[in-house]
Amino acid sequence: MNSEIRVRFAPSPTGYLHVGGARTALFNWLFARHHGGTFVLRIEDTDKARNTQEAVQVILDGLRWLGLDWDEGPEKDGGHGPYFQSQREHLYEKYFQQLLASGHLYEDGGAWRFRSLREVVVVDDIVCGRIEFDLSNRETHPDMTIRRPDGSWIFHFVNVVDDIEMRISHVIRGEDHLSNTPKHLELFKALGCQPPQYAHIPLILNKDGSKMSKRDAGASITGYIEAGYAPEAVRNYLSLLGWSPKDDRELLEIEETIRLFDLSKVNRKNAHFDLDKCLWLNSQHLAKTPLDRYRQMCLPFVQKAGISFSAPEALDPVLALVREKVKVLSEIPAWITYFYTEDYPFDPEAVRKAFTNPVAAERLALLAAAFEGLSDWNAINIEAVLKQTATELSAKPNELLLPTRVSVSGRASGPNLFPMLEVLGRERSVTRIRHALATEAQLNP
RNA sequence: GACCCUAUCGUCCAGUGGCCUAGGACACUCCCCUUUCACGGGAGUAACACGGGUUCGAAUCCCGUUAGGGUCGCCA
Repeated sequence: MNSEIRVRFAPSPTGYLHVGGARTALFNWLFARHHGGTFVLRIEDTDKARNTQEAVQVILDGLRWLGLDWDEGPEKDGGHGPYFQSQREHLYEKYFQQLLASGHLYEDGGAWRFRSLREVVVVDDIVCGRIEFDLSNRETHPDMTIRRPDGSWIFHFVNVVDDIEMRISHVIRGEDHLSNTPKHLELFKALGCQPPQYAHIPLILNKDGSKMSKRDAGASITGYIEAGYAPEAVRNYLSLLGWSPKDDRELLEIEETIRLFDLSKVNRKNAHFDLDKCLWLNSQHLAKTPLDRYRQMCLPFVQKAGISFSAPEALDPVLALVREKVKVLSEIPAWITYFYTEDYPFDPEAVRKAFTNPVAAERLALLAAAFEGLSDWNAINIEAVLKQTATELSAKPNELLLPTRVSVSGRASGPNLFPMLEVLGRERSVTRIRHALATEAQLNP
């Protein structure tokens, strides 16, 4: 479609991938995919002291998890590498010499400064429109430093050099860079290069409007991975912060978002982050996930909880039963543990509620006996037996349901009881009811 | 402090001069469905920051005020 469109995401490896950064990456990616362009990942690791291999890995992992694959970048050479600023020293030196030769630089205390052109610089931003910055006053706009006395480089300079060298056509970045843009434009001009088109997208703040920092809920992509969000849900939520398809649809598949995405539809207002809505989108996406993928996503959480199972596929009946309850996958172990151990915990409150009625235990014993005599153990028959037993005891089915549920699962809430008992099996169900009865006195003195 | 951006329900987004007694979604409340909890269905609470203009007519355009955010580093 348009091979000349090249965008980039240029994170600095700080040790975590911020949602704001992820959203910036997403918009770049969507723009590239929509236009058939190239999405470049560049690691801005000029601050050597702070950069570690792990810090880079967190970013790569986060982007991959979100499904934001890059066409060029670390581990994927595209002819414009290397993609780590720490390895591009020779390029910066070359451009530095060019600026030096053309008289744009001067030394100041060992550092090198760029002599501002002292002009009115116009930023024509795709999102923010035409903005004029008057740089003529050196008091308010001091000459920027581009190189430290130790020879290391400053962000503004290397950022511009890389965008030139990597043939970046559109710079899509957070609005926090809007006021830096005139400086970058000066550099492009001094270097005799055509600047890219800019699109500054609104920032993501906390729900109360404060700046999001690492520890805030939802700030780190790693947090979503660990909590068990579906990547498509997080991607969907992030895409809706500052952008919308302009109709009222919100639950979007990625193909649809790519098709609809357009920078001109990005608004200029900072978004306040709402984890509740992200959670809702997650349950919506999870509900649509085919069982085999659902199982794969659950597996890490099941394994981490130490639940033992024969084969992954063997989890399917239980997962199918329980998935309607699950909002984030990290909840999975709590919902399924009692299927995999006889040593499941009893919620004291649930026990108390279930056995408030003094005849509950007696009735439950009769129900266990009736279950034992049921040869064809399936949900429909189980329900029939329970209702028949209730009738014989002149009790309401409801009066048997909770004690049964609590006995076999230890909890007051869970999936539909009859399918749940079917999956559990007749022997285990009966045994558990009797076991609970035997210990009920201790459980509920 | 200077400069820049922004300003619609608590939150996210619609709305770009008349279709707006402002629409959708999350959250919240209530009702229905229901064996629990959810899901689902229905209903409800809730906003154009303020003040001036422009106009026959303004949430939409202009100015000011206020508020929030951002930048002004030898951080990125």
